[in-house]
Amino acid sequence: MTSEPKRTARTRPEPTLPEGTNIEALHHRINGWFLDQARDLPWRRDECTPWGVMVSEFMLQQTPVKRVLPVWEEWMRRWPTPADLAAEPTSEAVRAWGRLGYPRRAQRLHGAAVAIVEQHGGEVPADYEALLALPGVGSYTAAAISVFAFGLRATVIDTNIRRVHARAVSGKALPSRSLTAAETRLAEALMPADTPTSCLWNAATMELGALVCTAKSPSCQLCPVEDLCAWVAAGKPEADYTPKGQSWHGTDRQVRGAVMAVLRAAHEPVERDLILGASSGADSASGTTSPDLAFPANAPAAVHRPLKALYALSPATEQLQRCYAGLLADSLAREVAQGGTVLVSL
DNA sequence: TAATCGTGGCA
DNA sequence: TTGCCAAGATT
Repeated sequence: MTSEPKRTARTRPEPTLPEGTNIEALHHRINGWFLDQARDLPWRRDECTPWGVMVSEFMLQQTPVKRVLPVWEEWMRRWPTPADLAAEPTSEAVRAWGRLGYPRRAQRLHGAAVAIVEQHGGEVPADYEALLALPGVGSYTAAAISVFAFGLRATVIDTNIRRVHARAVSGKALPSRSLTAAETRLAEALMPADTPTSCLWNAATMELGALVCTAKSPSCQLCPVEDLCAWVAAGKPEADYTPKGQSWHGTDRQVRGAVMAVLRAAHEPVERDLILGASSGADSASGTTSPDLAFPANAPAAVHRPLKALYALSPATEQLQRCYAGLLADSLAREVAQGGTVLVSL
């Protein structure tokens, strides 16, 4: 089939690499810096399995390395293979996720383990498309696993890499709000042709963004490519937008987090009314009064503290109802009817 | 495309 | 102390 290339002067794509980009020097300097300065992380060691890499990638989605380390170690000890995790109920994955945040990642990682057992003989696939088909695996994670676990040549694009490219090559303070086609083309154009070198480049660029070319106050004096950086050369212009923060206080998310803490801590189903706070009265423990919620004196010790925190929130009732519905929709909780009482558990 | 989804370290 | 924001995915 033939289609007219409707290319006008207005839509003609700009050159992928800005003129003057010294790609060879970028490769050599950033890769050299990485070999010398990279952190010794357990999922980077030779003895780490593809499954270990995969677990780390899930945990590292929007969560700092420092908080991931202890949880990753525990997961590897408890579930050294996908089959080990797949044999457990999803609720155990959510509990073991602890306070890493975004608990749906635990749910999806468990689902991915099940899919690996059922469709890939229990072995993490190396192929990008096969990885992409797994729950919780998007373009970044699929590329990261195929590169970091299997040494394949794929273009990894995460927030760190985007920022390094934006500054060093494009001369901007920050990458665009969301990943653009132009950014993807640029990242692909910057990839070394040689496969081992390309793997190093992916890891090195990410590490540079994480340790030196940071979002808030980059340490340009420590950067191996400061003299090549387009952003530095341009006088470090300000970003053309201000990223909007993530709301938390007084939002559904805050209440939902408290509900999750209750469910994680409880090793038996919790009464629904306990979570919803449907009863009314005073908080006998603190003496403070909530108009819609009461702190139940008979709450199990395991849920006492998080519930108290939950009840301290205001306004509460409508939010709790909404958040609880969200929990169920996410299948992070299930309801159990027992003796006429509706219980909730992971 | 843009909104939404948790949590806590750190400046 | 308050606000930023961190190896994204999904809808």
